[in-house]
Amino acid sequence: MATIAETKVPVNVKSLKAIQSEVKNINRIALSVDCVIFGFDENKLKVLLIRSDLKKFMGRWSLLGDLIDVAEDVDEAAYRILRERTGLKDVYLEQVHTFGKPQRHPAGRVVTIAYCSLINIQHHKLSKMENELHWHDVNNVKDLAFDHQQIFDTCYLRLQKRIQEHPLGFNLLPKKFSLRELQNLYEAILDTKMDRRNFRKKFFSMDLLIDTDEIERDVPHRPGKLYKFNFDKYEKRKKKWTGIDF
Amino acid sequence: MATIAETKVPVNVKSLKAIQSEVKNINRIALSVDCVIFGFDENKLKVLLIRSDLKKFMGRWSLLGDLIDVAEDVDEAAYRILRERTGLKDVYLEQVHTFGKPQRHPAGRVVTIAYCSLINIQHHKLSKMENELHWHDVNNVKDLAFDHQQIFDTCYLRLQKRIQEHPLGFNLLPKKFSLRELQNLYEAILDTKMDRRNFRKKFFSMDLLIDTDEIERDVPHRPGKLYKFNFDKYEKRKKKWTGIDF
DNA sequence: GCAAAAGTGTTGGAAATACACCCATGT
DNA sequence: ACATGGGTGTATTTCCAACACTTTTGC
Repeated sequence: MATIAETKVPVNVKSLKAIQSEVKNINRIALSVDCVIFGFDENKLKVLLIRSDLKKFMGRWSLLGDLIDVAEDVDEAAYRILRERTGLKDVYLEQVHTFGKPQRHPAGRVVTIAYCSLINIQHHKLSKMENELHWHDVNNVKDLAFDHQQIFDTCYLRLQKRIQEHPLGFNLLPKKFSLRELQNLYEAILDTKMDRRNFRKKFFSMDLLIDTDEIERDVPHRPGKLYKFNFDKYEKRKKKWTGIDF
Repeated sequence: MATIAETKVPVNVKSLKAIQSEVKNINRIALSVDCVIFGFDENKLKVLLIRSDLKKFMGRWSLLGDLIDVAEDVDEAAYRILRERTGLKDVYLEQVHTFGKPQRHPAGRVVTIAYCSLINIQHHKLSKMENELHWHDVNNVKDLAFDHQQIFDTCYLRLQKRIQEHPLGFNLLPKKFSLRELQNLYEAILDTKMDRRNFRKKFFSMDLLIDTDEIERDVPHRPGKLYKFNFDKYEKRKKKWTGIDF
């Protein structure tokens, strides 16, 4: 697989002063954060997009992002964007990937760090003023501005994988939810259908759902029980995973 | 989980000119790449480290890294470092995570993008001149310079996870290997013991190993058969994964 | 009473685990 | 001949997938 390169470039050791000089003056690049914010509404997985304000991308949608301040922690910058754009804090936020092609941004060299966020869409009722913001059905996201299509695709794939290994999905639901809602969520994210009985069996056997002794209201059929997810119990379990599966 | 922030900061739309100005003049940050380079030798998982040249970290070990040039693609910068430091090209390289705490580097604000690389250690015989470089046993890596301990830990955990889901391990072995070597590799990376018969059964049932009709040489016992991994066949399989497991 | 979804068990097959003996080679 | 690891098969268990009927509620 690996081959030996023709030339072995000699390594020159740099002094702190030289590095400081480079850090201060030479190799400085604009850094941004872009957030892929997922929500769940009407049994559809949604993503929050904003109309690009650049002429070049007129009318096209883009992710929510901003430049990182020189003194700002990278994770904190992502939280800031979420606060500014959605008014929410304490949300699920995970760094996914850094995109650094030289020509990816028309304003010059900008390297961007992509984050994936999951929010309860009920907590974010868009005001009518914010008509530049819109929740898009994920199956209908295409032709985004910049390289945001690639960023979105990467984050969506990551979400599909992570949700099968970790209990992230509850961040998209109300605190109390029915098993039907939970299954609808999984089916929407994974774009698949699951057997209802096996799905229930699976979750009950994990023993991580707390029965709230409440039931759904205002449904035109037999109401389902409402559950909470037992985050504490989950946190205390450390699973050592040693299968081989590819 | 999510709570509504007290203030909803209004969003000001920026013109391209304003963004260009910021990109050119204001929010520019030094960016670096750090590589966690794994090798496998004498049945131990190893990582390539270099003695830090900064007085502040005198005597401590650090990862191999360098600043990214203003016009340089980020992935390309990581490949460059590998070429410069190991003389190898066409190696396995995967971006893992970006670390961006404001005070992580003593020379000023430097955000670093961590990569994980797997190389065949046989292809990288260290010359005696390079006494600042050393292959460390992964179980013996501690007290690294900068925040490199955290970066190393993150990459090692990622490797442990990825190797169970994808056939990465072969990058650490010679093209032709015995099943014993393969099992030793998995046991070293996952820090576990496996049943030899079940391990073989597992790999044979995947039907991704090619019998080379060669056997080990110069071993003081019955020689084992040598196999190659069938990368082409693996690539053609797309596995849709829809379990729930946490 | 009817429509619509909630709730519930069993069975068969596949995969993972545990486990013990003979074989080929070098010394 | 013996020491060392290579090579193999079977029984058990666990997990997953498939599948149908009764119950509760709103209308």
